[in-house]
Parts: sequence; structure tokens; C-alpha cells
Amino acid sequence: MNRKEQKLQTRAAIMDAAFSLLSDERSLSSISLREVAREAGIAPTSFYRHFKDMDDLGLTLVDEGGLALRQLMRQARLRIASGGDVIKVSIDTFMEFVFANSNVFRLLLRERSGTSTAFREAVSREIQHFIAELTDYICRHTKLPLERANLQAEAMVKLVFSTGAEAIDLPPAQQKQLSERLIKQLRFIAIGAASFKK
Amino acid sequence: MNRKEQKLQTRAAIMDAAFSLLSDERSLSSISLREVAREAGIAPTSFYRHFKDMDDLGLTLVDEGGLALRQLMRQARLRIASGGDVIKVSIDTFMEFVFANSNVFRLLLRERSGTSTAFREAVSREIQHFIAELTDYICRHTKLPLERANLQAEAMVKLVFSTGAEAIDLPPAQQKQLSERLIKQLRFIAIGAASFKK
DNA sequence: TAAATTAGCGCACACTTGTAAGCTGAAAAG
DNA sequence: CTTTTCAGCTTACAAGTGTGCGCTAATTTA
Repeated sequence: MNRKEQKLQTRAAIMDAAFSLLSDERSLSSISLREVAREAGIAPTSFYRHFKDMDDLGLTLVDEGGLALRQLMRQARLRIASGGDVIKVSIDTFMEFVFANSNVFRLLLRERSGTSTAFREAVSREIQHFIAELTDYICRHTKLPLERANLQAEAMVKLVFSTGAEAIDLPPAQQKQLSERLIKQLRFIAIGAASFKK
Repeated sequence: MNRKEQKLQTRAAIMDAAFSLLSDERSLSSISLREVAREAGIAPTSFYRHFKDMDDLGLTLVDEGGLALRQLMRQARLRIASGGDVIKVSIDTFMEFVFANSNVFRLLLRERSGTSTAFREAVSREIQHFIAELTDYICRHTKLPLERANLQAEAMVKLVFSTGAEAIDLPPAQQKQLSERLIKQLRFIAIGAASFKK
């Protein structure tokens, strides 16, 4: 089946092209189908052999991006299992990702509040995954009731994303500082969740 | 000076037009100069008599939107002065704003992670204002050291914005629920900040 | 009153865009 | 070998874009 193989390769080329066109001043919605095709080295109309339209492509990218990020965070949790502070290791990992794959992170960030309902839902789903995994982790490592663990996880994930968004276009000097602030703030949440009454 | 007056009116018409074109599926960057002109009832080229380009217009809108939101939150704090729970009143006010002026809030949200550095900075500035005002409030109403108050305020504002973003396209039934979750999470932060050691 | 300013308009231009229609050549199926 | 399938191409078109240029008519200034 050499034919299918070739097709997958072109499909990958299209996705790569789209990713590489993303930057701090280009979002998916400002990139045209023709640009992607040009970058991928195919005719504009050939695009349709692989995706229904740009939204279709975008959804695929969001899914892929979210998956990559979550896989990384799972690895981080493994690192923690073999000793180390949960919060610190997680944040370090996260920030590493943000800078190593800033286009992916930007994609998620932008589409989270973007103009396409489908995109927003896709990103929202990704974030829910994060929250679910973190909730699970908290439950297993503390004695908090499920509901409280979930509240804590949600607050943490939102704060982390928010800070990641801010950090992404900052010089490394200030990144570090921001990370440290974030870590303290996450501890606020952890402490508060643990000693919350009523 | 009837001439200047007329001009200001047209300028206002342009800004209104732009605002009214915003929606959950139209962002500033997807709105064309010609569309704005059409909606405002002027010729496309007349637009230039008032703004350098769409970015210029956008910046003005961001400034105006941020100002409106901050003024509202100041009012909320006055309401609190005459009795009432700080967090609850603030969040209720905020959520009211989000739904009454959803286009303004969406504008801020989107441009926060948008493609224009100038926009991002403008929104960032607005958020810093929020944080500064809240920090000040916390300092005056608790015995926390400045730095800790600032950390708390920052975490709170980010969490509130993040939740507002999520709430904006949710049915009222779930809005309420989300607000209640948010309030608990803010208490986590308040408690954590108060009892943070080291 | 005469001159200067200017908000708004119409026209025009050069582009870019998404995508429909139909062809080609090679791979896969029979 | 013959037929079918189909990824990718070329061509074409209608629609929309930002903006330069120069005019007009009314207001403001002198």
C-alpha cells in the first residue's frame, strides 16, 4: 500500500506547514488555505483531498497539540514518583513545554477564546482532561474529598494556563520569576483547599 | 465648533459599528475595515479620517472596554463598603458585566492572546490595573505584607478572568454553578495566602 | 466677503481569497 | 493486461480586500 503511505505523508506536510506558519503574530484564523498549501508545496485545491476546510485542519491540530502537552505532563508525574516536589516539577515541565513548543501552546490559548465554537469546545475538552488527571492525582495523594480535589485541580490548571500565556512572550529572566510566583500561588491554593471549612 | 462635534459623532459611530460587529464568532481580526465602514454608514475611505487603520481602532476599543470594566469593579467595592461579602459581591458584579457586555469582555479575552503585540500589551495593562487595585484593597483590609497581597490579587484576577471566559458561552443554569465554584476557589486562595509560611 | 481647511465620497487598482471543473498519470484491483 | 481509483495539477471565476487619488461641499478662519 504505497499509495496510502504517500497520502499520509502529504497530510503530515500540510499539518507541519500550518504549524510552522503559526507565530506570535499569526493565528490559525489569519492563515489562509492557500498559504498552507504553498508552504506544504502542493496546489491549493489539493488541500481538499486531505481536509474538508481550514476548520477541519485546525481541529486536528488542536487535538494533536493537546495530546502532546498531556503526554508531557504524564511524564512529569512519573519524574515526581521518583522523588521531587510535585508542584515544582510540574511547573518546570509545563514551562519547558511552553517554550519548546510555543506554537502549539499559542494555538491552544488562542482557540480557547477564538471564534469557532468547535475549536473552543476542543480546547475546553483538552483542559478538562488536564483537570481530571490532576484531580485524580490529588485524590490519590491527599485525603481530600473528591469535590474539593476537583475544585483545587481546576483552579490550579486555570492559573497555570493563565500564567503560561503571560510567560510566553517574556524574556527568560522574567520567566523564571513568574514561575516562582506561580509556584507560591499554587501553594496558596493547596493550603487553602486543605484547610477549607464548611 | 460644530465641525469638531460632527467628527466626534462619526468617530463614535465607527466605534459602535465595530463593537456591534463583534460576536462569539467574529473577532476584531476577522472584521474588515470595509465592513466597519458599511455598518457605520460611511465610505470605506472615510474611515481613515478617524483612525490610522484597524489596529488603531482596536486599541481604542480595548482601552475603552477595560476602562468600563474597571469602573464597574470600583462601584462594586463601594457596595461592599456598605456591608456584604467582598468576594461574593465582586464576583456577582463581574459576572453581571460579562453577560451585559459580553462583546467587550470577549474583545479583552481574545486580544489578550491575540496576534498583535500592541493589543496584548494593552489588555495586559488593563489586567495589571485590576491587580493593582485589588492588591491595594487587600492590603488595607488585611494585615498581609504587600508582596503576599500582590500574589493573592494576581492569582485571583487570573482565576476570575479564566472563569469568566468559560462562563460566557454557558447557559444561565451553569453560570450560577460556575460562580459558586469560583467563589470557593477564591476562598482557597485567600485562606492559603493568609496562612502561608516561609 | 474671500480664502483655507477638511469630512466624506466615488472611482480605480492590484491583490488575495475559497473553491468549482476537469485533466493526467501512476498506483491498485480485477 | 485492462480497468478503476484517486492524489495532485491547471485553469478560471466571482467576491472581497486595503488604500491611493482627486473631487465636492460645507464649515471655519482671516
